[in-house]
Amino acid sequence: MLEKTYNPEQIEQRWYEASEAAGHFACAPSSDKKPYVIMMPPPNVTGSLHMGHALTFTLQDVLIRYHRMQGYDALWQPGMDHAGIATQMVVERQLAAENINRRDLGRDAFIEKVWQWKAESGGMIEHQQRHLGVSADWPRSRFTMDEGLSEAVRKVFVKLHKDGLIYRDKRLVNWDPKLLTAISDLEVEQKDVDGHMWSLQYPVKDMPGTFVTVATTRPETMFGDMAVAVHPDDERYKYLVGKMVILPLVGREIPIVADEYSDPEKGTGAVKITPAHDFNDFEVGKRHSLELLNIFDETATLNENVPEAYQGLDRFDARKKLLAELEGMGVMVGAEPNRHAVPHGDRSGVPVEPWLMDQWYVDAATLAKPAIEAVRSGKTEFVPERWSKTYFEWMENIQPWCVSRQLWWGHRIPAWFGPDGTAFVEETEAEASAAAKAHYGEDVALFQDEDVLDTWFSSALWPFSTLGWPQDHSELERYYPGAVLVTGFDIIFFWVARMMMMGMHFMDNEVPFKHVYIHALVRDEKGQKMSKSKGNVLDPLDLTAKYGADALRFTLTAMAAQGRDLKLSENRIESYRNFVTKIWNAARFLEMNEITGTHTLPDTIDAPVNQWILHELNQTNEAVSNALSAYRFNEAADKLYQFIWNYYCDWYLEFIKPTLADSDESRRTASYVLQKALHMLHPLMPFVTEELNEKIFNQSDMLIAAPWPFKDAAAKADTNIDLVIDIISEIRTIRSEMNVPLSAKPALEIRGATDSHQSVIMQMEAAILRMARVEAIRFIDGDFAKGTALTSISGMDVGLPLTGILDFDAERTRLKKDIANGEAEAAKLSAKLNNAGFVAKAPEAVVVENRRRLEDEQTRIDALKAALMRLDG
RNA sequence: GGAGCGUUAGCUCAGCGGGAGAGCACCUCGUUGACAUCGAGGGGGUCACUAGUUCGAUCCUAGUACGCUCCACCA
Repeated sequence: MLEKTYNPEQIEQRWYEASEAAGHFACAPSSDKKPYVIMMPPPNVTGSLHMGHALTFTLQDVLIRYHRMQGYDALWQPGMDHAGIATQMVVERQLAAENINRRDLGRDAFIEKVWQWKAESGGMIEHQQRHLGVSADWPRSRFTMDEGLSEAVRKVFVKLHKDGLIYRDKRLVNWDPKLLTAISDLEVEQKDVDGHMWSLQYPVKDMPGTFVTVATTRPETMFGDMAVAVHPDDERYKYLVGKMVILPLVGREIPIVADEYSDPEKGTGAVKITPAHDFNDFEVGKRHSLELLNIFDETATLNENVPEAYQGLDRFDARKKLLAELEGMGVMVGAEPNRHAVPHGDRSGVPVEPWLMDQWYVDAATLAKPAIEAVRSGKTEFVPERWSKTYFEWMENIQPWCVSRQLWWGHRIPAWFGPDGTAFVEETEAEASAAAKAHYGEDVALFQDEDVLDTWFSSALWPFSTLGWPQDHSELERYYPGAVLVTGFDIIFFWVARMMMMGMHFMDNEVPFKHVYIHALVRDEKGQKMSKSKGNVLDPLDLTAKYGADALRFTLTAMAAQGRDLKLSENRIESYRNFVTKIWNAARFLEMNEITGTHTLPDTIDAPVNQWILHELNQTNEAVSNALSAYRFNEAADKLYQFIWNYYCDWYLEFIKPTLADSDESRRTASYVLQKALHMLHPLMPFVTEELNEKIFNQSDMLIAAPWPFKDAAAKADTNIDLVIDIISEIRTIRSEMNVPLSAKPALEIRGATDSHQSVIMQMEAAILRMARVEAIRFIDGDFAKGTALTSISGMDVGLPLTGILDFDAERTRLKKDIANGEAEAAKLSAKLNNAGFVAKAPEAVVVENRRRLEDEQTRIDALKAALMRLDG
């Protein structure tokens, strides 16, 4: 016997282990099935499962399980990302607790520590994914720092370098003075901060009493000023162009230059130019051949290029000191409070400094071209489609991708420098040495580039590096490209775009995936993005412990409507937990009636009620399949919910209860339908479905491997069961509104039933008696007795004789309300039908449908009016 | 500054050219063996506003208001 309520805990674990042990998560490369591939976005090795993960993995698991059942060779490729900065920070923090600095440790020893950490506590997330039911092919799991994947990284880097698509360049980078590394544009986050706009007055040389006033939010960069720019057309300054100003405190003479970068509308129209510390100024500097004066060291502390009193000061301390001094000198002539955006490192949270350095760059603009074309031509489609626009906008304006990072944890850049700084980019040191020998004509000592690659560089190769490239191409042939990439929009630039670029370039112009399904972000109940720093993170594992993994999965699926972020509410999870309980109890019902074991349908189905539920089953099957094929997850969930709760439990099981003991057909149909419902439910709720499939239906074959679609059953569309539902509902309403006590069991009188109506009513007699709580059904010709509550259903007059019970006033009110509703509806319909344009131009079917509705409505109104008159007469 | 999204029942959200929906909450009734994590019934919405297209608009177009997001940037 099943327990009274479903208890997920042990059951989930048991089924997860059983399905994995049976090999159902594994792909089948040698089968003749069609492959269906999803590349799992590899979570950070430092990561733990958050709600966004729970959503994305649930949706992917639904797709994988669904396609597996559809007979595909499903490959869900799992793995983990080495997450350069994040992981290095974790390990550094641990070392800091022991008062160890990574520099004291040395590079090799530090990396050793990281690997150690990874072995011990990395990858907790896989453990958590399993709790959620993730059915990935775990033995295939890859780590982006694995030897095979590292080889792919080296190969790609070298090849791109040879193609001229990776190059070394000296330009301004976003420097993170806390993490001490360059970061890419994407890792920079603009944050509004309250600051000031300070105005500084620079004296013009040889023109006593003449000043140029510039405005800045960063006065300390003054030390690096190399010019003042004014607009060439700005009449106010024309006479000053070519003159020099004297930089206060420093004494350096810098030119006033004419440059269109200067906006006459802004501030005073004169702008200070700090070429070494501002991206715009850098460009101005290039145009005017200005020198670049770097005033910071790597920690954004002022260096020897500033007056001695400021050397060694942190940038913010320097600002304070400088402002005081400038104010005293009368140089600072204005200070307006000003809220403005300041670029911050997304990991470190500190303002980044534009800093001039040598770094490695990927020529993203060139790689982007085929990647753009692939989406434009539809080889890869975004779902929802509008995200392709986001993709295009970014790709068409893409900047060189700075891929070198001054970190230790990551793929070391395969570049070796000779004594004169010449770079030799090769996959191995031996090859580099050989190239160097050819270059210099003799053996020379080389030293390898100290830097590592941006984490996303290896992630970009994920769709083919995990399939054996570059060593082995056999899996690539079978499993590349993937069917769909499932991810959030926040990762389109970081990852999707780069996989597209690398995939197109290295896989013979073949896209890495056919579809990109962009799901919503999970937000907290206030609609805020969940993040550790905000402390509003909900732990999915707490929720699975509380409500069960099936309930959480179903909730996320049901909430995953396209195009809108989802605010997770525990209420909703609770209601879907109740749904699990409902399914459980439906199964218990079968069990109590000894309808267990395997059941096939009889060859012919005679009872309308069985034909009806089979028809609804088919409709649901079709709707769910269509919904999942179109990534309309919420629709699939809704249809299943509705079918099982409203159709199967609320109506069907109640219908068959009275005759169940005697009807083999109903017993077999009830069993068959629930079993098939479990099939359809399985991708969303893998655990409770397996449990019931085994316990109730004695199936030794697991649902995870069961075929779907199943054979079309003996369904029938026009069973008139809807009529029976209407009768029962109407009678229930009357009873409720008339306060008919439960103990009262009047007869049910029906006038004007057609033969086919009469037939289905008689076949459903036992159910109607029970569900409407009536003692008999009588088909009559004459008048209803006085004191009969009346209604009209599908052209029949349906009466409930309530002599002695009926409250005439209440009945009058009820009828009047019903008539009023009917008349309002009829008025709308006739207005529509009296509109010549409607009749002429609307589709025939719509016109016919409206006519039919009007007729029905009028029949009903007439019947109700007659009932009202009889009441008064 | 550029782009996008949202505004539907008290709350959270589906739907989206032809009869306004769900879950939760609310009101009434109910414990006859699947289920009170439940059953039956009910109340509740000029689908933000304004114009347009259309025979017909919650749905399409344009604009307005409010809210939000992303990108770029304000010396």
